[in-house]
Amino acid sequence: MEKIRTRFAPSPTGFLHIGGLRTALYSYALAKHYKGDFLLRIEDTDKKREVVGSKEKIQEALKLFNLNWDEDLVIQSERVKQGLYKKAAEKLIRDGHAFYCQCKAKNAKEEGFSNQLRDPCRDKKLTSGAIKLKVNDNEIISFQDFVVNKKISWNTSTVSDTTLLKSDGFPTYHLAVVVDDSDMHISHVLRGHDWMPSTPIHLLIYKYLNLKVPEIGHLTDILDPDGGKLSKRKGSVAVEKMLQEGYLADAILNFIMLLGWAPKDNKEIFSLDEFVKVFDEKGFQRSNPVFNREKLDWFNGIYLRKLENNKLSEMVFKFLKEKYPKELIIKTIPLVKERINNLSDYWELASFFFEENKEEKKVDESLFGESREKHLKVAFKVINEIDDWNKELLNERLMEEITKNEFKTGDFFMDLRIAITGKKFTPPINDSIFILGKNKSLKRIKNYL
RNA sequence: GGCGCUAUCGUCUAACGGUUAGGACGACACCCUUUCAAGGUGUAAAUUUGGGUUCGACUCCCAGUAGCGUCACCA
Repeated sequence: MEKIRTRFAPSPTGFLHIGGLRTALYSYALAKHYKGDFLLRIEDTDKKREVVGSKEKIQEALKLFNLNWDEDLVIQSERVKQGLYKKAAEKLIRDGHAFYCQCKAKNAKEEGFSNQLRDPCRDKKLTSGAIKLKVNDNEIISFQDFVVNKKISWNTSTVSDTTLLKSDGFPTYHLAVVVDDSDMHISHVLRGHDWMPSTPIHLLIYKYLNLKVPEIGHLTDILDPDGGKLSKRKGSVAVEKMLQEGYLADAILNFIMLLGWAPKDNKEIFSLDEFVKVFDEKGFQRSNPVFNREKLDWFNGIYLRKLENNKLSEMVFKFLKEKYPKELIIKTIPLVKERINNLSDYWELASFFFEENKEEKKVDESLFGESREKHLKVAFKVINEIDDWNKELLNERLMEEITKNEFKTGDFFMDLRIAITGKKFTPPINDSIFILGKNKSLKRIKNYL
């Protein structure tokens, strides 16, 4: 079998989108599963839309997810300089499959051309201008989509004379994608579903340029929970932003693996390597999946808990902009690890360890129970009497007093919890007191006596 | 509107034409438990509608309906 070669071909118009990451992942997995090559190409033929720096951002993101590409990055604008696209377009003209057009792009709509499939310039025999594809009527053109797993056909009478080379000399996507995929020996083209309607144009170009048509597959679109294509407006779809929100790269990757592809055995947890191993083109889903944040959160919790404490501490430290003592983060991580689904959850749960003036500040007193006076007095006394500061002794002494005074265990600890942390939902309170230290703990309790 | 694609629990999905239609997230309940989690057990929850084909249809065919995409000298 011929070597599998896939590519990811983003436009540098901004951050890497979650859908783009998924396309890259599947392209990577398809190539690597069959020991093939995964390439990266930047499609920067529209200078107006290009965002400075996004080329680099996209590469950084890909590397972060370990989707490393083979060979050198291909940049279309550099290939423009070599005249590759112009040459192809001129060949099409020579062979009678394309024509020059001088309609003003801006005026096309006003002049009523825009809804016409056949361009008025096609028979004018112009010798300069933009170059458009000359599409014949009533031919059937088709291909086998390897994602949808179905033969898809069009009658060329529904395909319009499409611009291939703009008057500025740059190719449109349609020409560039065919020329480049052919030059790069791409065997499998995996792209978004939105490209389906322009596939007949590409097929025609392949045919007229006498090039081998690669396998083509169109991925589903990821939908927003409200319906419609996932967009920036509705929730975060920028990979970079999700990372900033505290999602782990491994979790994001695992989540999108299963958004449009599934193994027969329903296994859900995959590392990238494991995924590459089991991935195949048979498992593609045909209908559009909805982006489900709850499931992402679940994955994130799973991966967070898999992390070693040191590693997780380091991540939390960085996530909190290195503003808080790392030592304390390392100590408290074991207490909160199984209570967080996101790096951002850490602060919510553990901030009471770091607050400097908490000993003076009072919380909402209604949080306390009726016996708070008695509870806190006993707690203060016990903690105060412990000279050899250790966790086991602390717990032992507290329990002794609870039994002796016939307190309700839960109520006692709840009052203590609120005095120490100011919150009802916290990490285990004895461990917290132990980490906080005798002095601070006593001060916080005293504050409510 | 034209063209194209799609349709299984709320969501992600599994099911050689023969299963009590399975799993996961979420929800709920119970267990564990000094709170909240984590973990464990369990419950509710689906084949878009109508026609065919077949002994038998989630699965194949046709139509309706719905959703999505696309109709640029943007990708």
